[in-house]
Amino acid sequence: MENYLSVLNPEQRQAVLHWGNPLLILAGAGSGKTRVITTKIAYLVQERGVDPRSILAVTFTNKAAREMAERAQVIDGRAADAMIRTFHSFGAWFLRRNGSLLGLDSNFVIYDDDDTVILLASLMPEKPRSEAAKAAHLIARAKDYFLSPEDPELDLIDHRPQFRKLYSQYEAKLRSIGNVDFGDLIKKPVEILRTFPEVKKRFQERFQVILVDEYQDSNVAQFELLKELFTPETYLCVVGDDDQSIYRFRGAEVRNILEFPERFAGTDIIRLERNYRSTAPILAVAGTVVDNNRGRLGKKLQAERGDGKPPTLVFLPDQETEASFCAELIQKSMQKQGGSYVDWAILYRTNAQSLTFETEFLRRHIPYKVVGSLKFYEREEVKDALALLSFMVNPRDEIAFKRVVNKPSRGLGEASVEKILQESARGTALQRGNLVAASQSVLPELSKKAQAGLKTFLSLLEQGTKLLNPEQPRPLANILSSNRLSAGDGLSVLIVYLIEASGLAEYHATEDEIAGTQRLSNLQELANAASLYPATAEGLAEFLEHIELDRSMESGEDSSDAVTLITVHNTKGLEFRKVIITGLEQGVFPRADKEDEDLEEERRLFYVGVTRAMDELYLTTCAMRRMYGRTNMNQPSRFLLEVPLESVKTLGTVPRTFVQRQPLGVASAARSASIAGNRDRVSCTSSDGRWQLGSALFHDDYGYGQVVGISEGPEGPLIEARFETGKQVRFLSKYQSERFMRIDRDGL
DNA sequence: CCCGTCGTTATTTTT
DNA sequence: TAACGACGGG
Repeated sequence: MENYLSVLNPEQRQAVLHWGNPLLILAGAGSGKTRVITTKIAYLVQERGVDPRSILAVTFTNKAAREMAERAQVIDGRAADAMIRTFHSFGAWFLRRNGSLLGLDSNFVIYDDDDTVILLASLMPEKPRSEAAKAAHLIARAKDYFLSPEDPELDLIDHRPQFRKLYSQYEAKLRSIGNVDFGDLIKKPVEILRTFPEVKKRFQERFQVILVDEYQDSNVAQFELLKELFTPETYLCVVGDDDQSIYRFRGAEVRNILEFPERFAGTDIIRLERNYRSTAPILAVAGTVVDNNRGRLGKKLQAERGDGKPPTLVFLPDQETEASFCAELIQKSMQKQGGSYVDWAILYRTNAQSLTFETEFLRRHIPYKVVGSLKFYEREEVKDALALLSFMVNPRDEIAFKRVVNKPSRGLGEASVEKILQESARGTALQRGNLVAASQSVLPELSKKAQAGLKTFLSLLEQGTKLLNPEQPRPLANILSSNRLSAGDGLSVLIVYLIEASGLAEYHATEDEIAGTQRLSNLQELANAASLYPATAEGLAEFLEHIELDRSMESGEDSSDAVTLITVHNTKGLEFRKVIITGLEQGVFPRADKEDEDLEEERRLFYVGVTRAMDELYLTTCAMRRMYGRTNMNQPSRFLLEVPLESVKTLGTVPRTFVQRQPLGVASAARSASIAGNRDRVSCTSSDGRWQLGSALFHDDYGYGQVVGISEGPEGPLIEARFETGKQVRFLSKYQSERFMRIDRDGL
């Protein structure tokens, strides 16, 4: 025991050893949070004699869940029996066992956001699809907030009565199909726990210990779930960082963590404030900026690594220059100091911003990888294959049926499909909703062409089902050995069979000469992923659930040396030696129209970005940016105004407005006051009032330039100026009128 | 049923 | 700007 506890610092150890009252661990970025939580699990099992089966640890990402399970098991193998899952995977597990109490079949398929939109679109056929997408978003939010169609508070999501009605219709439709959406995976378990006290008791007794990771990202429904599982005897421990709450737009409720102590009486709070990742000046930037948020529990990160290279603030004219600046910075740094491309990450607020960097990096042959834009499971061909599989699991799945029944074209028009749907709604109670049964009974009424097509489709499914039965010999070996795709073990046989026999392989291969290859390889990849599952009905259901709940698609840890291009959101939990946060402009980051709570969230996002950096941090801002085909002149991000200038270096042309606006914020006002009596430090205005950072000047030999640094020396203010020629000089302020002429020209 | 053209519309996205 | 969906002609 000593050995694994001895690697912890005092606060970490305190957090691990804590027992009894509810515990809130405020874990700052890079403070060893995962180590604490995994050690705690192992400690509970090993030292407190807690039965691992009575431990429930929930996370938000599968990656985090996997990591937690692995690391806890390394310390104590018995941790393997603890239930370590994502919130949603826990909900799915719960619903498969108890969903029947709400009339839910245990073979439900989980609809993703896309399916949800399609379903809603079918409920509002006269409205454009964008309307359905909006409604889907609102319904998802409603579920995040644990609101049902009849809840009065639903008005807070959308007050229009037609929304309430639509939500209600949507729920009815989902129920009749027998599937659930993501929100249901949390909301329905809560409903079951509330309605059935004996079930609640069972689960309360089972889970003596509940741990929650990234608690700042939890939503109201998840909080309700915790409340239902919690009893005064439960040991509840949540870990999170209120400053890193960045998913409000998805229903995450910061108040869950801010108000945790009030919600759970007697809560103890432990702060992990020692940061092992970043140097002091980087943390100074992060801390000073996030300090401008009002709603926070307060935390001060301590840099265990000590001092380091000051972060650099870079003012650039436009996004192309921004891209080439980044490229050059990386290339020069590697020439000078070595290192590799993987040390570098370029962060931006929106995915669209990656394009300029990609173009520039391609041109210069700088290897890069774009994180998060691929979306494997949203590809058309992948969704098609999954629809076939889903329909086999749940023949009531109307969305899946409509997607593939006539794809590729089998001569089944809209009218024929509509007939089948009508019939399924009518059918006998036993068969109601079953589209296979409805298809069979409607078959004689269809046109010759439609009949033939439908028969083909039905026999495809029938053959597929045979493949799931181990008793049956594997049919149609000829199709499996076709040359396009290759079947491996287990379930991949079924997938390859379905894709080939349905004609989808051919369809996607020939759809587009160039894209066809890619599409086929995506389908192959899907099949490969399935080879780990047995070719049985259970294996199929398991595979589908796994895919719905874990879309990360860890494609073999790209080991190639490349710069990472990534949105700030996607960097959470990651770290890089050198980070460039780009596009720091008003209207871009923070995005326009953000105020109050939304602005605070953008600031937290900035905080997350900054705290990813271990050694070097660069913040770039452009005076001009093309967006949506428009060229905009932007002001530097207000977050840059909040950056402590004394701990950063400045490059490029500082816009006058930037300097003038500097003292506006409360925090920065306090800062300049503290700087005033402090010699040898960079400040915004020289003590004689002659120069400001960004002031324009002219010199007979050097031409036009700008003040980039001001310091106070024994002979008065010392001014540092940079000229258009690239020349940088220092001079004493008292020489102003002689050779360095102050001129009235905008810094741009 | 396929293809071209026009008009619309743009965050962030663990599950 | 660019990408995608809707629509209409061949």
